[in-house]
Amino acid sequence: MNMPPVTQYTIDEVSRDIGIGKDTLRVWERRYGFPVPGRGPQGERVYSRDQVKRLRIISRLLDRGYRPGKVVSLSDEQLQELALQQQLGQVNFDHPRVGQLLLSAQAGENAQVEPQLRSLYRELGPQRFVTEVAAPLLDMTGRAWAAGQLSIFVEHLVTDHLSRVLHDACHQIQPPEDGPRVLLTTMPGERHGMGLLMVELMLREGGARTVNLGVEMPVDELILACKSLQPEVVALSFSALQKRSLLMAALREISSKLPASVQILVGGEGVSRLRMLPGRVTVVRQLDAIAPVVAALHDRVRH
Amino acid sequence: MNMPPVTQYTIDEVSRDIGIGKDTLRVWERRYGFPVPGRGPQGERVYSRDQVKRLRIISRLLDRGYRPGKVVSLSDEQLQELALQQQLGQVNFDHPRVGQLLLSAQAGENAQVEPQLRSLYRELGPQRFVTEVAAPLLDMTGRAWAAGQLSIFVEHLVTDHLSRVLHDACHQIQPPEDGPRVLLTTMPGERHGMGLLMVELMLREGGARTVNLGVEMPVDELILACKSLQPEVVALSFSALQKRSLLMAALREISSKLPASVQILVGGEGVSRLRMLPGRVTVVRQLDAIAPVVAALHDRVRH
DNA sequence: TATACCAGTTTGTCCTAGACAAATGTAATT
DNA sequence: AATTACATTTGTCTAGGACAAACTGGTATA
Repeated sequence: MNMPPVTQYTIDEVSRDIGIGKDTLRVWERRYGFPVPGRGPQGERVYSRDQVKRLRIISRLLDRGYRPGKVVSLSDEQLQELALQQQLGQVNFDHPRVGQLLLSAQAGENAQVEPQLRSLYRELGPQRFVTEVAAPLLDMTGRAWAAGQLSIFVEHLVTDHLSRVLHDACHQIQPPEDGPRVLLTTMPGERHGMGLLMVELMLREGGARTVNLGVEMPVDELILACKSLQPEVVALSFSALQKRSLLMAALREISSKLPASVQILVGGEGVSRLRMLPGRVTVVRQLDAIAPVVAALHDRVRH
Repeated sequence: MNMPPVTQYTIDEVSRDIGIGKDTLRVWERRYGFPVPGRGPQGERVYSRDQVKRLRIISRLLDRGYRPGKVVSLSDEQLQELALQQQLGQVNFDHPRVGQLLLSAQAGENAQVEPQLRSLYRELGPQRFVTEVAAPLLDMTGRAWAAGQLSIFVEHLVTDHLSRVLHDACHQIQPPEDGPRVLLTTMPGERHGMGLLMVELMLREGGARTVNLGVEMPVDELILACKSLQPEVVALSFSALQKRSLLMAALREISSKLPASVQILVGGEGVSRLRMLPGRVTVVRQLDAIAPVVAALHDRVRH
């Protein structure tokens, strides 16, 4: 018979891979009739490869603003069509060479990617590199992956190359002794650190002395870090999938525990619709909106 | 009364912060009588700051090999005593300058760390840098953190600096055209990528053409990556806390799906006690055991 | 001395089905 | 066009039971 090993997934694996809670998977099954997994010998859910694929598509559609009730119970054809629609809106090559880059990464020409990125950086400088190359590249990578056009490993590779180039670029800029000190990090649960790197680069170029603490810093530890490093600003990045209430709670907690002199900067896709924030929280909705903020900081420190 | 804001935590926050599953927290409460949280208006568990602190201590002790039944229900005093014991055994500075490094990171002299690392690298070369600086530094950082002597943010910073230095070092080595191709990655759930970097550096020095896919690569994607990049070797890293059964299952699956010509290399603390592996899986228990493996590879490719 | 095997215990994760608040959508009103 | 009020959707929590995998410790074998 030579059965191909029908690879199967436990609820835990699916939940981690797709980024949807176990409870949510179970309640979708109850409510929308998908995904209904097979069962193992002790009654545990056993998901098929196809179900996982479908879940991945759904997850991306949710990121795009669709609601579970509308998409989870769709037929395969309807879902495909939706996914295709998303694909179409995506052939938007802000910078022609960014598209090229992605294509060559996809073709397995891995060694080409990083040199190309570096040459783009030299050509455009920090500001334009971030807004015209790094951000669109990330965006395109995400979309292409969601549409199933890109394998995960290519996404990993591209992300990795990009983060390395950004890292290096940051380090080549020597901020002035009197620049404002900025701490960068994300809250627990937010594992995307690329936004931080892009922001860090722009801040450095603006003369800030940045310290990137990496992702998922517990609030208490952030407070400790502030005590130790005495920054003028703390910058936080939130991606789209953060819950607003948790976000607000975290911001309030931080705000209440940080010395009053420390300003808080929040950015990322997750903050686009925030209102009613504590006074010293500044929201940065667009990457290029950082420049004026940095300038203001600089002034404030000088005087 | 000027109440200090009695910060309280939901089960979700606690679970993420400490890294213990929600189900586990609930079952500990049932079995060991700790942590018994307060309840919110709808009966949800509400954990106090002290409980979270205690959980953090417990979590460290578990990492050290203690079992929940022994430590979760201890009295505060007994727990403190245990924690103290752990602290004492740990002042073990393998390389004098490594200890120095950690101390200066702790003192907030963040800017010093990376230059020092780079100078150590220049002095020692790849092999010795990895075994005498990188590995001990990581180990010490982990221990110091477990003992509560090091804030998380310092650990993040040190890790970040180290990974950057390793990254750069890798990239400065140009492997020969005929070197064996090696793919490096970890399985889903394994988020520690530092081991990969150390291995990558040593492999590069040994003349291998490495491609680091980063962490948490689903098995299917690894197969795809192999089809696309055609490596002679796939190297996987496992840290201590991986479940053995999952590990074996993953290895078997990979082994069954990869072309027979591809060799599999596994390493990391998680593999120390493995036996009964598929034939082409080679276990590397020590970092310095890689060199001979690389040499063998090289020969194999040449002939 | 080391290793293999066996029974007993510990431990993490999964199960079901119900509940409810926060988020979102829709309609009516200013 | 912006508020307000009401209805629906949606994620996460709860309870206690169940069970396999992992570990412990003892015994027998190479």
